[in-house]
Amino acid sequence: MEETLSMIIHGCKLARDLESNLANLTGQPNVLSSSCNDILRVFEVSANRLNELMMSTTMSNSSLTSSPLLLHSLPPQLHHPVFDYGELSLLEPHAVVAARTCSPDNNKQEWLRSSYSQALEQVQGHEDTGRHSSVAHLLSSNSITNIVEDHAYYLQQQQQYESNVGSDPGKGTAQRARKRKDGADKRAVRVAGPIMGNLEIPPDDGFTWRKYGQKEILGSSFPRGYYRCTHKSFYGCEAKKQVQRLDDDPNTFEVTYYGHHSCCNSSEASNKTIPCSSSTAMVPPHPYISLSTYMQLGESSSPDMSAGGNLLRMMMAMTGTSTYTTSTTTTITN
DNA sequence: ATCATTTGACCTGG
DNA sequence: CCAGGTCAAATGAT
Repeated sequence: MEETLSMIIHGCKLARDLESNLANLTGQPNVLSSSCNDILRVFEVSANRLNELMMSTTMSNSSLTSSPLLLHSLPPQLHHPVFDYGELSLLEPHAVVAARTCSPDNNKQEWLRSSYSQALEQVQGHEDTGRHSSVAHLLSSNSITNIVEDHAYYLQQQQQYESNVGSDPGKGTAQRARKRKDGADKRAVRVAGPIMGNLEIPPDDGFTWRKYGQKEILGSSFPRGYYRCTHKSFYGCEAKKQVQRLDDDPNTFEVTYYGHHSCCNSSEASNKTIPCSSSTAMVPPHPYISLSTYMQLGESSSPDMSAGGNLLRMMMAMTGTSTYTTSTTTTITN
């Protein structure tokens, strides 16, 4: 196990090295391709070892197998909006602007067709940054289609939610221990936990959170974690979330979000240098996780092995080597 | 030194 | 009064 963990850490390091050299590797697809393959190989070997380990561990069978079964039984429109579509941020601004201005009445397929071609054009045409050109080599047209399609669905859901709830996040939050009287401005999401690594850590959702409390909850065998946005002090962002493992399925987390992230869309935020979900200024602030965010998870929000797990999933999703893109689910339960 | 997490105490709505 | 939400000092990690 130790050796496998070292291997994953090594993979993360390779990925970070690649990211830091992306600007220098613009126009060298062969080098980029080779680097990506190296990284993939490291994670593939790690994944194989972990799979063997899981096979030989009887006690972990139930929790580890429940996730894929659960996920494959769900319709595609319930897939998680964050894990799988983060690379859309790399298609900014074209695809996202198109998605944001997409009227709910528009024909979805028609929109997808135009967004897809626009996205492809953008990815292939942007050779001015290493980031875009590397993505062009990594992403297949199918994965772009999935990204755009599911992201559009998620945006529609969000739009619907915001029109139902109104746009006054964080209003009326009192000073201390003031419980919310109703379910306003509250979204509950069920998310499958990591399939490897530290299973107790909920999947990263693209934002950076700071844990400020944990509480044993009556009738639940798992404690509830309380998180607020890391940028609360910097941007005054009032977004919070509570994370609760389910009793009947410990591999699934119920994440309840309160408030909205002002750190990502406020004019104040845009004038500062630290974007919410991306640690570089190359990608516009965007609430969906970016390649660089994944690359840097190991040294920021997830100091444990979940960083390697997330990176592995992204790599596999991007290269079509896994069906994990369908294995994280969302249920919007307003 | 700085920042994140842990955890017991404190506070409040029901 | 109690369960749940938050605070803040202590502790740990980098």
